[in-house]
Amino acid sequence: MPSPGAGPAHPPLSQSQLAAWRSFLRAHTVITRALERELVASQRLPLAEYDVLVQLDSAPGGALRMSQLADQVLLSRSGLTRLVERLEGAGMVRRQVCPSDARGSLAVLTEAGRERLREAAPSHLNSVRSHFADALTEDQLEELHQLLERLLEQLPEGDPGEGGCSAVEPGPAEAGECGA
Amino acid sequence: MPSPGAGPAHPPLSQSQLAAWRSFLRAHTVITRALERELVASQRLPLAEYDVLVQLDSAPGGALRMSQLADQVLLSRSGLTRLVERLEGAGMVRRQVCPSDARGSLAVLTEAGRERLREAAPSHLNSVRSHFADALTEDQLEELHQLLERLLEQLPEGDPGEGGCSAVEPGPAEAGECGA
DNA sequence: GTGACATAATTGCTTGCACAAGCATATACA
DNA sequence: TGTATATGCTTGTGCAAGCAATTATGTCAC
Repeated sequence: MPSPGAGPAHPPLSQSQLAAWRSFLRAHTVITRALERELVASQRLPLAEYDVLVQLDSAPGGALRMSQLADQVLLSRSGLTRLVERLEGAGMVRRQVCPSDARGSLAVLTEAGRERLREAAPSHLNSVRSHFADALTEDQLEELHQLLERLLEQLPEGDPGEGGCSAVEPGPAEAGECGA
Repeated sequence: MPSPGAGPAHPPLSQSQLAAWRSFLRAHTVITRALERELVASQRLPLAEYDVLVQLDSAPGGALRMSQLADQVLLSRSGLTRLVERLEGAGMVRRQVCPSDARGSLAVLTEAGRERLREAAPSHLNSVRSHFADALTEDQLEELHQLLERLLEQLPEGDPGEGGCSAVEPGPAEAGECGA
């Protein structure tokens, strides 16, 4: 793809484009902040950590390679290393050498980690509902989902190296009793 | 509102709710990263700084009170202080005491800042198009906008004190020649 | 088997943000 | 006028994240 900086054509964005873009940014920031604030306040658990627990919980055996986990939580590898260190220090995760490739590490959810997730999930899910899901009907959510998927599909390229923000997602619908 | 942590009802989120929520997070992260990467690569300008320039450019007189600016760019007050310091060091902004209230500061866009914005805007707008706007039709953008506005409307409360993420938005459609 | 290169994760360093405390000014009220 | 309180911004501090460099392991060619 040509350098995005130098494209010859740059008509201003249309009103719809601009408005949609702005509300997209604002909605994400506002909602995300609220969820973070509420989860930390009620559970002492940052969203990024919650997200890691969820991903591990929904992985087979509660274990995931570091790289794969980093991709799933949209964090850089180094960022994930530190995050998992914290979780390890708190007893929620342990690390073990990958049996099939000694270069790799497995992050494994401990029983304590699973328990922590179970405790925290209801709070977080309530937050997601109250700041996000409850504002829209099922049909509207479906519509939103499809629009967003369309955005994701057309991305010029899957990011290479480091992913990076952080996120937070409840488990895969029916995984542990707390994805629910 | 009752503590979100303790809500008595916590049915799991529905598939639609979950799917929409996940794609929302992922889309934001992926798109935002791409824009940041491209703007820094092509213009040496982080999105947060670009956003401040845009907000100032579209304000009357190119000036804004610090607090108001912080609210607009969704940054904490202290965060904005530091950001404006950086811009000031780079000559893109200057500060002056607010004439009507000596406690306040005005951040004022300099000619150099305006020029910098003019240079950077085409690149950024191209990025917004290629990673966001071009994926959807005008109708779809309109639809997306309305769904997101609905989310924003129903927020339990406008955040009090410190806002905080960062964002990036092109100017108000018809402001300077670079909002366009 | 040995050497060149790829890949996984970690470590050092830098940057940017938020929270809390502090300083200066403004406002209310006696 | 003088004192108490609120407001606007900045500074001190700590933390989390990314990039670049490093270490350890795996893979392939020969």
